[in-house]
Amino acid sequence: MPQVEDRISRRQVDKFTERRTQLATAALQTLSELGYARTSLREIAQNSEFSHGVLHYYFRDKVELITHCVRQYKAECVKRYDEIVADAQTAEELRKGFGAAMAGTLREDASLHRLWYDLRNQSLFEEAFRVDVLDIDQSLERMIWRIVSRYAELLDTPPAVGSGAAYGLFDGLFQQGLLRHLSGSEEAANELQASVELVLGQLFR
Amino acid sequence: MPQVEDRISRRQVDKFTERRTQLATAALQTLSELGYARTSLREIAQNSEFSHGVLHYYFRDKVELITHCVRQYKAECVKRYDEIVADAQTAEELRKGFGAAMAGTLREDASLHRLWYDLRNQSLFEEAFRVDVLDIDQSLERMIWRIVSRYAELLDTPPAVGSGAAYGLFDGLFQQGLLRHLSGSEEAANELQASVELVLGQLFR
DNA sequence: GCTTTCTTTGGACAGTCGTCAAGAGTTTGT
DNA sequence: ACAAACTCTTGACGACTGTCCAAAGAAAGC
Repeated sequence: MPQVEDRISRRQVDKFTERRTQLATAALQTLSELGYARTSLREIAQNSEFSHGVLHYYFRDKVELITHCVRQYKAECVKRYDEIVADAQTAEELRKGFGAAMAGTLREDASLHRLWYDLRNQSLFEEAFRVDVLDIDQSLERMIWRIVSRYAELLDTPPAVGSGAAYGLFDGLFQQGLLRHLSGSEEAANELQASVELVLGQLFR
Repeated sequence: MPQVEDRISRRQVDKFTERRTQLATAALQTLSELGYARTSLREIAQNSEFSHGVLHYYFRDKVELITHCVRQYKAECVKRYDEIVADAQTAEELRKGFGAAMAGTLREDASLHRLWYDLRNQSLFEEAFRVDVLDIDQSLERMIWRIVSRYAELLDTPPAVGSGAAYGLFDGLFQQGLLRHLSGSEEAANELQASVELVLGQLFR
């Protein structure tokens, strides 16, 4: 039996690669339902159409599987967010669009978002996830900064805060909204939308 | 052998209650080092001076132990923050004091803070923690709001955002600082201090 | 002193975990 | 068609988990 590394190093678009992403998708599904602490490889396999043994055929160990999941998650995530920005013509349009997008993804993808926060936190304890998590986090920060600086451009005013702080602010608002939303608050998404629009404006006064 | 409930219902300041907090302290120590997912009862007992069996003499099960930890953590946490506010005489003094306090606790209690975020996230997956976590979260929100409204008073200007949004904003800034700090950034605390002071001011323009 | 209660220990339990390997099943190359 | 390579299942392993319990030890009441 060849090593995992050999299998990976064949041409990229491959039956092997496809199955990896297929298993990673099942893993993401399970993780977002149960959270990192309660997700086992057997549980992941049960949510796929394969048996638990196959996971070690496609991934060296649990860490590699989860790391791969995180990377795959990133792709979906950034794509999701990036569709939001480009079409705004006026500052007001961008501001409303941003608020609506945050509220929308809060409503639709709450489970995925709580998984992201879970994994980001695991990286504070488990060194193995650190690099990938920081990579995603930075891509999110850049995404927020693209919005803020585009808004500044449309408004012809420089923003009051830098990239890191802006990301922290909106991420904080979102996380608080997520907590409320998952605790059953019906108004969480609407309140988030209002806060986001208000704060974005407030950064330019 | 009497039930745990009976033992609890004796007079509060007790050998029994003392030992509970003693064990809970050891648990907090272990949790903040390893995180929720990797902390076992045996590990907790090993970081105390007792054997693992004694944990079920003082706590019904793992959930009750951790819940008790969270509550105990809350007491320390709010007390820590509340000492900050009261002595500020001018708006400027309060603003600087707030920023310095955030930066200070980021440097000194980073492990405890990452544990808090870990547990808050667990509550999004495990119903059992939900109530206690929300309780702490609300007490933190009130604590932030005390600062903001005191600042508003000293400045004689109403704040631009409400209680929930204010908490989300500063919590987001702090969490981002924590991520950077634990990733080895030397400047994280200073940058947090600057952002906090800047944003607090920005809420009143 | 002795007896009764409270406290603590350490081992046993049933279950789950990640990992591995033998072999069956499938596809591919010739 | 046969052989080689790849894919997948199944069951096993040692380690670890939360929980429970019998018994040893300590403290308190008399």
